[in-house]
Amino acid sequence: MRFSVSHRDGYARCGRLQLAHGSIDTPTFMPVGTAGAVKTVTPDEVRLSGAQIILGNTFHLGLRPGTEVIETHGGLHRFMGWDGPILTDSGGFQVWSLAADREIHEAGVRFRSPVDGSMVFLGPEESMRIQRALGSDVVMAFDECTAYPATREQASESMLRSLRWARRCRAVSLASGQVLFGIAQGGMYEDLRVESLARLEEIGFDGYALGGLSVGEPKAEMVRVLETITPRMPADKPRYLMGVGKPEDLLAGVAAGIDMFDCVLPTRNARNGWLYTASGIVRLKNAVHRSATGPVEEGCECPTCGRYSRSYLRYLHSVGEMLGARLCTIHNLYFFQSLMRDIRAAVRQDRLAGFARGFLDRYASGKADVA
RNA sequence: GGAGCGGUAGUUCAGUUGGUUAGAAUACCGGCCUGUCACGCCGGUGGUCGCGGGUUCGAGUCCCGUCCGCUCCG
Repeated sequence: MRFSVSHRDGYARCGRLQLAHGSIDTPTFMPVGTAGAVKTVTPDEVRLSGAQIILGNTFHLGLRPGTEVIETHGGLHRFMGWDGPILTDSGGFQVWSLAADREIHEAGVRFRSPVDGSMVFLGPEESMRIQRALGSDVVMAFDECTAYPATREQASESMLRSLRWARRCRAVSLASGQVLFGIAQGGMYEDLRVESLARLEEIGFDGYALGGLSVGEPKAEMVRVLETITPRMPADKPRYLMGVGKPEDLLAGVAAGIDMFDCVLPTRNARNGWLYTASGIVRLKNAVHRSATGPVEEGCECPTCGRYSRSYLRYLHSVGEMLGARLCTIHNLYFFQSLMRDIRAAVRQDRLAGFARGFLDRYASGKADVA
C-alpha cells in the first residue's frame, strides 16, 4: 500500500491510495456491495459511474455463500467479477445492528444467524480468517459499534473492548497485499475518541477509521466529533469515516480531513425512489413527476438521464419493475462520484469552502422536487 | 316466471347473538432511509354500508318492497 497526499486545503486533503488491485483518488466514495453485489448493477456499471473501490461484508459473505465457495474462485474479486480494489467491513457493525439474540463476550460475539436461525460465533480471529479468504484489499478490524445514546462508562468499556479486539486482529497474518485498518470508537465523548485513536496508533495500522458515527445521534453531535477528532488522526495514513453519508456529510467530512467514505444511501435510496441531484432530492413517488418528460437532472451525463424521463422512472418504480431500481441506482452512483470529483478538484484548487457553500445553497433549495 | 346467493373505501373483501367516531389489504397522496436481514419503513386522504320504507332507545346487521349482478330450476 502507498498513500500520498498531494494537496491540502485547510484540513481537507486530496491524494492517491495505491492498493493491491489498483489506485484510487482521495477523497473517495465507496459504493456498498454488502453481499457480493452492488445491488441491481453490474461491476461494469459501477466502474462506469466512476467508482474506484467498493465494499463487501464479512458477516454476510462468511455466512453465505461461505469462504469455501469464494475460495474456489480465488477470492471475492473473481467471484463477483470486480477487479478493482475492495474493502471489506469486519462484521462488527452487523453484530450491533442485528441486536436480537446476541451475546457479547471477550472472545467475540455469539448471535443468531439471519440465514438459518442457528447460533454462530464471530470474533476478531474469525473475522480476519474470513477477510483473508475473501482477499479484500483493505481489511477492517473487528470492532464493537457503540450504540447511541451511551453513557460514558458504556462508551468507554465498548471502546476498550474494540481496542483489545483490534490488537488481536493485528496479530493475525493476512494475505500478501492486504492492509488492515483500525477503527476508533468512543461514542460522542471526545476524550475517549482521542484515547482510542492514540492506542490504535500504538498498535499500528495501515489506515484509521471512525466508527460509531451516524448511528442516530443529532447531526450537530456527529459534526462536532468529526471536526475535533479527524484532524488528530495520523496525517500520513488514510482516514475513513464509516457509513457516511449524505452529500452534506461528505462535504463536512472532507473539510475535516477525511479521505474515504462509504454509504448505502445512493443505492438503497435509489431502490426506494429517491434520486440525488444538485438541486436536491427528486422523490419519484411524488405526483408532480407523473408526467414529467424531462430527465432526473438537466445536464447530468449519466446513462439514465441521457435516455429516460422522470415520468418513465416514476412509472417503473410504481409498478415495481426491476429496471427502475437499476436506472435509479446508476444515476445515484454517478451523482455521488461526480460530487467526489468536484470535491477533489475544489480541494486541489483551494476552494473547498466556497464550493461547499455553493453546492449546499442549491442542494438545499429543494427545487428538484417541483414540477 | 320461480328459487338461492350477493351488492360495504377507486378495487378485492371483513364486519361477532342489532350496541360508541364501520375495519383490512391494495390503490392513491405524503414523510423517512447514513460500516444494507432493507425493491423497505411510517403516516394520511378516502365509505349518505345499492335504493325506499318499517321494527327498535339504537340497524351494515332484523322485516317488507324495489333495482342490479351471478348461479340453478322451469
